[in-house]
Amino acid sequence: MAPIVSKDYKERRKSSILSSALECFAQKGFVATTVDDIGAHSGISKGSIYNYFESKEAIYFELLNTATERDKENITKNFSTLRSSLSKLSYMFDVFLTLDPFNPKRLGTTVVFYEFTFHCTRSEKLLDLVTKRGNFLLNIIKETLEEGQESGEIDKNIDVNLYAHRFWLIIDGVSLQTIHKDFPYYDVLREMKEMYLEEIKAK
Amino acid sequence: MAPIVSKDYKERRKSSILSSALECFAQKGFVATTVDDIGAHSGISKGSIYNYFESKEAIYFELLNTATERDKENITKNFSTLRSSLSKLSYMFDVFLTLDPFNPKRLGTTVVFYEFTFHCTRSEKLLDLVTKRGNFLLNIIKETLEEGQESGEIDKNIDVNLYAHRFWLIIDGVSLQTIHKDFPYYDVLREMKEMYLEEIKAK
Amino acid sequence: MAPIVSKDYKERRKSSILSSALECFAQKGFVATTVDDIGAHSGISKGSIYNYFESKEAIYFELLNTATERDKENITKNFSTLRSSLSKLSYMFDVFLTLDPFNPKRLGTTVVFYEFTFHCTRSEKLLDLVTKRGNFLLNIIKETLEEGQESGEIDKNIDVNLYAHRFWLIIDGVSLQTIHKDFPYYDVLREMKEMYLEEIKAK
Amino acid sequence: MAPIVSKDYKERRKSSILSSALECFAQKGFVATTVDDIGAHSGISKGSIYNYFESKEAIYFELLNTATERDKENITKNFSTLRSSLSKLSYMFDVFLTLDPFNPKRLGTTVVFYEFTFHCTRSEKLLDLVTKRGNFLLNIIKETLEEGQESGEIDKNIDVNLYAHRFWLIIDGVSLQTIHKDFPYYDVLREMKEMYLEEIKAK
DNA sequence: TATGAATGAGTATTCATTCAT
DNA sequence: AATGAATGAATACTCATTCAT
Repeated sequence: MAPIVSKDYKERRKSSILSSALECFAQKGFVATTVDDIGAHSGISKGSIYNYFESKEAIYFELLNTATERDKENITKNFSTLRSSLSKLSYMFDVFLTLDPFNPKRLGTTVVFYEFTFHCTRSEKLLDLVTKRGNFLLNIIKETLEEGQESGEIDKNIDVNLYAHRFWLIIDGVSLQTIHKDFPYYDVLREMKEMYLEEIKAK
Repeated sequence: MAPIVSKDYKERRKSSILSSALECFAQKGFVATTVDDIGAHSGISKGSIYNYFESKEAIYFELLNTATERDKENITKNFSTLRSSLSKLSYMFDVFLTLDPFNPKRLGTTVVFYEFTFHCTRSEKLLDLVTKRGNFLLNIIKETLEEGQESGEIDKNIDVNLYAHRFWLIIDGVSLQTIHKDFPYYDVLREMKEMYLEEIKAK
Repeated sequence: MAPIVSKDYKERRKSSILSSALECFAQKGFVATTVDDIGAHSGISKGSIYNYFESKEAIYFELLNTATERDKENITKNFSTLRSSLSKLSYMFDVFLTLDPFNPKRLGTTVVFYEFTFHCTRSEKLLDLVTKRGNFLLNIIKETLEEGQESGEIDKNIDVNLYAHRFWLIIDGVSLQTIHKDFPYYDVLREMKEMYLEEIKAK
Repeated sequence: MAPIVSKDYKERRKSSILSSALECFAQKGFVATTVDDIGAHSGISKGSIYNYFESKEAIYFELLNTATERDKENITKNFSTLRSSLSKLSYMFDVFLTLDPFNPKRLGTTVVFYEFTFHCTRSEKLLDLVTKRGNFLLNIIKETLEEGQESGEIDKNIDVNLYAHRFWLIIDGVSLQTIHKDFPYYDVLREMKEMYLEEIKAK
């Protein structure tokens, strides 16, 4: 039978729930957020929310998944316009240099994201999700570094794996510090970027 | 009325609750841990626990506070045996190079601490605790760097504040990555240490 | 406006809902069966079901009513081919001797019917339904016994009312026992039948 | 540690919950009864009820179990004072002849009992309970009949198993009929008793 | 002080029923 | 008439905290 509402309508409804949920989670945390909160925020009844998601956790799950997908697309799209490996890596730093990490909404999202990561740590099933995301992010850098080594842009002696990890360590490190009001985010990150790019450059 | 039980007895009881709580929190997370869990683990009755702590959150709170105090003491004690600024900073790195971050208990503790930090983010009162701890940790490095600059050990041109932040960024970064099973913790941290110390050294 | 679909179509649809409902109820019980279950089983949408029935309970209600009607018709039809009272009573026993009470579907149906009967016990309105059905069934036997007494087939001294009740007591009794896997249904019922018929026979 | 309340106190509390639950179940049925209902009826808070029982179903379960135990004890006690098999069987009938089956409370209990039996029909675990109870009741009659055959009181030709089933068939049959207001319970049961005892008597 | 029983507010989830398309 | 999305009342169960003993 033909669906009674358009696929588009359902998509919009679902993403409305997702964005409301994200905002609630960011404000109060996953546990403290009730399904009623999400309903009130999105103007969608509790019962309806359960038409779109199996459980509160499923919303959480999809939120992270969606974010991963979006990141993937964004990076792929932007990488395609960039030729050199160094410019790609530079772009990756810039992603984090061009957002406002102290904006309450952004900060909330960051916190939610880390909290969910920790939450996953305690569930076999969810751990997988986190691992996959982690590997995906790691590989982006790894592959870019390898490309650069092949093209001669990047020092052939560096340990690609180590440097990939180091990249995300920096990002996690600065992101985490944003919970402190007066953390000089941009200064620190900009310096770390320059140093990082300098080190890997072919001598 | 004279106290019926010795102060020492009470101290032991309290710290028994604390260590049990930490283990439970590490295993299941703060929210999922019930006061009964802590009771069962410590062998102390639920009612009794409330003689020592106002609330479950108070236990959490004291746990972080105690850890901060212990860190403070440890650092002070060890710093007193160290003369040069560089050796002090080296020691600070070594603190994290000599623990086993993948040990489940340790990993759990790490997660709990970050979780609590995030939790505090949402409460004016608790945020203060985190800020104080953050400042304390930051200042240790700052002061050491300043000492080094005065004594000529450390490059006078570096921005002390920036480098202090950078130190903790590194620590937070590597700690966070330990949730990934195959993160080359020691390799990465060792390299970061060498690089860090090299950079700040007076030229 | 002329009806868009034929009356026949609607009848078929309605009875499809009824038979699906019966099967669902038999399998999971009335409360545990959701309207969605009935929809899934019958291939008729939830919304449509409510075009045919006011409520889930109305389906239950009609199920019993329909069964009563069907029983009524069956008995009338079969009685019309039977001359003697004793053969009619014999036939009534045979109805229950020729079904397979341990067949899961049959057993489920039995349970559903008793459950609904009990359910009705608690509602003035529904109790009426049960009473009517009860009286109808009772009267069939009563009338047959009276006919037999008039015709001389059946002992004039027996209390017709008592023996009518006794008939249904036997049927309820053996039906109920079928929930026990190894109840010798046929043996017991056959013997009860013989004894019953022997007793009422005119001496 | 010594329990803080007496075992007796807890027993009384538990049985208070049980009897309240029975009354609520009898009045509204198992599903319609909320845990709050039981709480209100017993004056015990919902939370407390869960200190004594794992779930609403567990209360139901224990109710049936307790009834079985009580029956067992009663029968054993009374049988010990009776010498002949026939008097024992007579006593078994009298158990049901000396209660008031139309008393609302009693009727409610009967209905609850059958409802639960049906409910069990759909759960492997619970079916066991019902089977055990069924076998126990069956065996009482069987054993008594066998004793009687050995002592010469009871006809050696009767099929003990069949007659045991027939006993409970009668009891179930008359119990079920009590949902009809004008069922001549005593008359029917008394006659069935006499007939039953007459038939099995050694000729 | 220690205990653990009592409390009841708090919440995820289900599902009969309604209603817009 | 048919569909299935929307609704929200209803409810079992949990657990931090209190309190009588």
